[in-house]
Amino acid sequence: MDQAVLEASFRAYFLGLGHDIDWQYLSLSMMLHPVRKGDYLFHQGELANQLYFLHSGLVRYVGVSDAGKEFTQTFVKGPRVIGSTRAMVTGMPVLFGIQALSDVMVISYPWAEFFQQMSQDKGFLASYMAFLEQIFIAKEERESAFVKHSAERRYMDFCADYPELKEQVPLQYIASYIGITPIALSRIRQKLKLSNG
Amino acid sequence: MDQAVLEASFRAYFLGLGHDIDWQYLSLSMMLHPVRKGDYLFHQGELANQLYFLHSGLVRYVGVSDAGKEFTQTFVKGPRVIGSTRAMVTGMPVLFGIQALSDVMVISYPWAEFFQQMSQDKGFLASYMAFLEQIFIAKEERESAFVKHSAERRYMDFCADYPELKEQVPLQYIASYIGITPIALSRIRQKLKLSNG
DNA sequence: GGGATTTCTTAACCTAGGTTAATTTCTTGG
DNA sequence: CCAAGAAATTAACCTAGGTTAAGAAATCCC
Repeated sequence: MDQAVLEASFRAYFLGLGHDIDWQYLSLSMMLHPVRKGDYLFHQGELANQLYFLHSGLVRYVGVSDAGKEFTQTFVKGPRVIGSTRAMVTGMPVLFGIQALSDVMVISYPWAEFFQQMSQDKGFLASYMAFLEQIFIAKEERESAFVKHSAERRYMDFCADYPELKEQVPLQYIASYIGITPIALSRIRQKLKLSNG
Repeated sequence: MDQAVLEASFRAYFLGLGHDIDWQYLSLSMMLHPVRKGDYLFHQGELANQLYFLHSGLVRYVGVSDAGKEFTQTFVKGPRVIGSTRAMVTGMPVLFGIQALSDVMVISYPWAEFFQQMSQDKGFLASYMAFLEQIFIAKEERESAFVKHSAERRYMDFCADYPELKEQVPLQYIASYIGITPIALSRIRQKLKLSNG
């Protein structure tokens, strides 16, 4: 994939956040990271203080519990900025790894320098703010769903909200996203099948 | 409480987010909301597209499940901006209400106008961004804890992380914060008491 | 200070979802 | 196109935590 295409996609994504951005401040060159289906961009516990951009394709954020069980925090489709805000901002190791669910190409900038340069621009600040608002709101909604709804309801909501993912993504990942085991999801699906004739 | 004191506290809080702010753009006057211990600033499902500022005292964010069960999303001590980012930004009804755990005084500005005026200022944008980063990171850490640790471990972490709250806050709210019933929390406390002699 | 209310604990029982394990179906690389 | 691995289902059993209920302890307020 052509670097220029990725760069254009990156800029278009930021533009889509709603504010004009002046890229003249940016003097860094991007890094390219091809990631094969199933492989990880980085794992839980590693440092990842980069700004990553997923041009296209699908990834999931994965955490591993004390008991060694995998948990899918979220699915993300490109184009979007991915990575750990917490790790970028604090320099701490990431709480969740990122696994590619299709072959993808990711680009990165070192966050500290990137932000340092781009923070000259008000449009960039406003765009990054809009991004933070988006991801925060998504988390708030997810927390609310977890606390207020049963596993069965969360599965039905997932199917309604992400009909494409329902087809593309292995059931075990969907189960780990709604917070249950694949076995429990099978039981729920069986029950729903029966009650819908 | 004196309005001027609240206003000064509000500005000092923003300053604490790390950037100089020029308040000349702000022409709105604030509203005062006294809230008595136990009362709500607003309830789940209401509109709350205001920027609220808690000068001092303690509040909790409360959600109610489908089954009518209360759930504490977070505890917040003043001075801090409180309210729902989601409701401010989207104008949608809030997913969580805010209940005062002590008598408190809250001030507010209508978010849309406030933001419109203040977004002239780069220091304000950077400060608000820092705030969004903070609350997002807190959510990411909480999500990680929920998924990775047992209820017992979450209770021990709560005690270690918030020793003051442990004394001030009724156990039932702590239970609902770590995601279990007060009965289950009693069992855990009993077990810990025994195993520590 | 004392009755009323709320909070906390304990006990007995129940259930959603976890665990293990065996079977079937689907993918995929050669 | 087939063998081998991965994914999904089903069954039998188990357990953390929920539920109901009833006392004990703390708090509130008149």
